[in-house]
Amino acid sequence: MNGSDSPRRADARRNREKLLAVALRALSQSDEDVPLDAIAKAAGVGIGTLYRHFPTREALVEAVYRNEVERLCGAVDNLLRDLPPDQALREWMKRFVDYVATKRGMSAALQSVVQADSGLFSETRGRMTDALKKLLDSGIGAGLIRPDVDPDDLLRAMRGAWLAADEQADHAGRLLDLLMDGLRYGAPGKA
Amino acid sequence: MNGSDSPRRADARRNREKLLAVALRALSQSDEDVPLDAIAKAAGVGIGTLYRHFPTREALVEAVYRNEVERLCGAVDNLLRDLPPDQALREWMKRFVDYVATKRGMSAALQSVVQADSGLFSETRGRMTDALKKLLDSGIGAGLIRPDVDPDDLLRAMRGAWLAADEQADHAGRLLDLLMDGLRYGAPGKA
DNA sequence: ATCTGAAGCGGAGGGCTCTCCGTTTCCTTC
DNA sequence: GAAGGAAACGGAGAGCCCTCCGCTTCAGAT
Repeated sequence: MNGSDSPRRADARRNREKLLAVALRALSQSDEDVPLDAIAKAAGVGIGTLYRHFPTREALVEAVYRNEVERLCGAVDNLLRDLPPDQALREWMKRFVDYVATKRGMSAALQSVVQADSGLFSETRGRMTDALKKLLDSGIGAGLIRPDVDPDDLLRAMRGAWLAADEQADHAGRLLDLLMDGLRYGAPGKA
Repeated sequence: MNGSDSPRRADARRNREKLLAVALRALSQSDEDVPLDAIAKAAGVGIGTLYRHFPTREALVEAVYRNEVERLCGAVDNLLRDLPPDQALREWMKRFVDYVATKRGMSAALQSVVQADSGLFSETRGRMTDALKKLLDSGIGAGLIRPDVDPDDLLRAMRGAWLAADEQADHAGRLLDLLMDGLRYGAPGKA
């Protein structure tokens, strides 16, 4: 959103990233409220530093969330470079499910953020569908993916896989395989 | 809602009422967050007592709010007993504006409550329109008020008077007088 | 009147949040 | 490679929230 992702000084940037990494783990693991000084200590910085980077608890949670979305969407280009489009898509969806599993742990923390900034979700969903669209288009161009898939629909389907992942971990993988089969060029029309 | 308005023991009820009265003043006056122990101290009770009656800050704010609505609406019968219906209506509307002025001071505090219990407003609005309806019907029966007034419309109009009261105190009074004139039997139709 | 146990009270204490400012670290400039 | 100033750091400390439990008070029973 703003340039706050990259503070000027190197130590500041390092600290910021360390805090985000630690906060992601802390917020994902426990459903109770994690004390902010615990996060600061785990990141090896003073509490004052945490508060300078993230003035409120919500700011921290939101930053963690945005950061994860960004990493996920930013991985698209690398995946497309290293893998055939269909495998890239498959891998990306897998990462999504993994990611979203951690988001589940954060859901309590996210609650409060949504109230503070209700635009957050629609915004990140835009980023997600953009990423999906890029993957799909690439697959379509290569003749590997059928051309009539709506990124939004696919995102919804992936949310289904996420729900399945909650019940048993390997269900999600199988669901994604199923999804991939349906997406491939030559599969019967979806309507 | 529940019987929590009237605890069994006399001391408990006394404390509860004292807390509500003090909290109303405290929350109305300052827009910053009032420490709960300050309220407890001002009410002459321990902080533990406050927390027993109102387990959270929101519970306290909500109780204050409900209590005021209740007092306002509960005054209707007395007003109708002591005054002619049109004057009762006028007086009641005046009290509404006074009351709502204090509510304005509480608005910051109410913010958080609305999130926790979004049914609160529609519920109290129902109480308000009921009260208004009673006053109107009484006036209509006495031939003092025109029969085609919708309580809901009137409530909205009163909210207008409230806004006016914000800018200058006596504006509200004049607006209410105007409103009363319009409501009287024999005034031209509103459409 | 007295007794009794249940209801209610108070406030110390522990944990968390957030601010504030003296100290440290970085980057730029020369 | 040294100096200077800005940026960032750390953590003590003050304030607030809320829990917990020993003590007090009330109200019905005798």
